[in-house]
Amino acid sequence: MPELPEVETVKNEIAPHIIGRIVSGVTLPWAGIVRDPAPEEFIKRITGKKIQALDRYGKYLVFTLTGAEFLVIHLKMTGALIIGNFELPKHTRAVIHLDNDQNIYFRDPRKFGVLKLIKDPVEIKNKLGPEPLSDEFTPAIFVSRLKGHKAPIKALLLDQKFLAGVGNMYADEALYAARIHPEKTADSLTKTESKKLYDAIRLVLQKGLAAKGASIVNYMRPDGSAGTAHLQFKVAHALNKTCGDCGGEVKRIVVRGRGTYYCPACQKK
DNA sequence: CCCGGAACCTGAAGGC
DNA sequence: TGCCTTCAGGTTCCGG
Repeated sequence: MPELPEVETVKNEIAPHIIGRIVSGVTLPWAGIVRDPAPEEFIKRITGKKIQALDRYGKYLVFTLTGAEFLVIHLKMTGALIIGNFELPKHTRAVIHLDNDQNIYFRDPRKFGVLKLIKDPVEIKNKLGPEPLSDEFTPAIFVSRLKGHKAPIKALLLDQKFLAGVGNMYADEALYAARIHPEKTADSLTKTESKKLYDAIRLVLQKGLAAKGASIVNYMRPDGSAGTAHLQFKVAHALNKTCGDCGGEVKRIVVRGRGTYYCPACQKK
């Protein structure tokens, strides 16, 4: 599932192919992927526009187009962007054609993904907490933001308003690396635990990024290749595997409706 | 405000 | 082998 490292990889790897290009047209094999405005207007408003910049906010990609149009893409769970020129990949929901004979194919088997136009990136930024890899996100800020939250720490890590870009896989990995039980309430963490978690979050995201993302379900890089981050995962999706540190069994529980993998021996309540 | 649950989807996996 | 059911999960929305 695309989370910060996956979306950042997509951004980095499609940017060289698309920055400065002009959108020559749009094909919508499944128009439902366009949420706003209506598909015909969507196509009209981006065709002929130049792509000036590509940014990532949390798990959102935002394309800055001429004419003060901003194209937003969210891959949700099974979305992938492929760059190239070939027959429609299976489950292609949208194709953005460029003036250099390259196309951006938006594949998304489960149709959860989103394409939309907005007038100001603030609409996205306002929905999100700090970027975990930014300089502004300091240990002190993290510690202070944890205060007063009675929710399980796992749930808080998934809250995009609390922290942008962390999803189910990296939340489990960070909690394991910090040796914190996912059901501990956020405000019960000691300062030492909070600091450990802060370091763990940044570390697992950086490792994920270095490995070009985790290809567990449908994620792939824009050239169609797989990321390798999942090969380093210790607990995420590792049901019935053993913990590399204690040899115990990795367990799956449900925390606030989300499947959660952890090592009961290493992550005590 | 906080929380739980449903909805959106379909491929994969499990049960019988 | 194959049909049927269940599940996964990011985000939004609705209700308590």
